[in-house]
Amino acid sequence: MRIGALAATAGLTTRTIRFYEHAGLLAPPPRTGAGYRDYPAETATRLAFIRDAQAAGLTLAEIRSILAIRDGGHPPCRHVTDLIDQHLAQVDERIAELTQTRAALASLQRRAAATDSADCHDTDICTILTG
Amino acid sequence: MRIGALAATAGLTTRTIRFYEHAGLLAPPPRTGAGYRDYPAETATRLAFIRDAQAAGLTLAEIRSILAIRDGGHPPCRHVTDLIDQHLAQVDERIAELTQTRAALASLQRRAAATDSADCHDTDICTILTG
DNA sequence: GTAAAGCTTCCACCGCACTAGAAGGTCAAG
DNA sequence: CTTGACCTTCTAGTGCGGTGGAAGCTTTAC
Repeated sequence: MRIGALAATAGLTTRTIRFYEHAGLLAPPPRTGAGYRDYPAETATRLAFIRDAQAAGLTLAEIRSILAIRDGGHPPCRHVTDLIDQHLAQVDERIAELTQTRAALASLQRRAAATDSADCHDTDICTILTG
Repeated sequence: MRIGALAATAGLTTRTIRFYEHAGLLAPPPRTGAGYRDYPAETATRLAFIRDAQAAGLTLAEIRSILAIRDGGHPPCRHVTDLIDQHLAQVDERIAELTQTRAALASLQRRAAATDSADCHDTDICTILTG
């Protein structure tokens, strides 16, 4: 299976697949006589796994670490569980931050509604955002 | 006021202030005989405005656009209001995305708790994340 | 035989907000 | 007079997940 066919199967571009190889997510495959990459069918499974893991919010570096454990012949379940816990905590933190930003923006929105543009002087650039 | 004093006043590094100039947020100030940047006191206000606007989640490009309007002699209130509305919508969208990711991660966490590592075979790399 | 599609490599760039390093000029204090 | 803090410019790198172009092979279809 050449790179174009694999890309079509996985719903990726050939560029992305080469990038994954470069990033250490895919082992360099054997080559045809002409130097074309010649993938085994299992590579599609691997790409599907990468997609699923990305959908869960894992980074490529984390996915690479999971694949490395599996490639080393061990089940990566424990590591995956840790990563999930860790990401869940990060997502919660990020949501809390954004909720704060949201509140600040809503407050600015109210202030904007109450602002007369005649009160906006040069000195503070824009009274809505200042102070 | 030279760049070091301005940086100390604003709580920034000299590098960041030069970067702001390069990014079009600050006009190139006059220079001393030795070629040092020599800022008027109002620049501190401008930097404080940039800080406040950043705290509201605006990007430097957006802040630059606000400053450009003010520098053009107009009150930027209307533009600022639009940007706030726009960002509020973006933040809401982002929170919704993260809430979805959070739910997905929580679901994976439950699945992980129910997974026996003996069931994790090579073929699907990690059953927790697959499917 | 020829044209199009597909493959190869390499280097460079996207956004975002800085940060780091190199190599040098200037100024005040001791 | 020298040390050290402060200033200048320039280039380049950070993290993240790719995307883009150029220049040149190979394969496939007609």
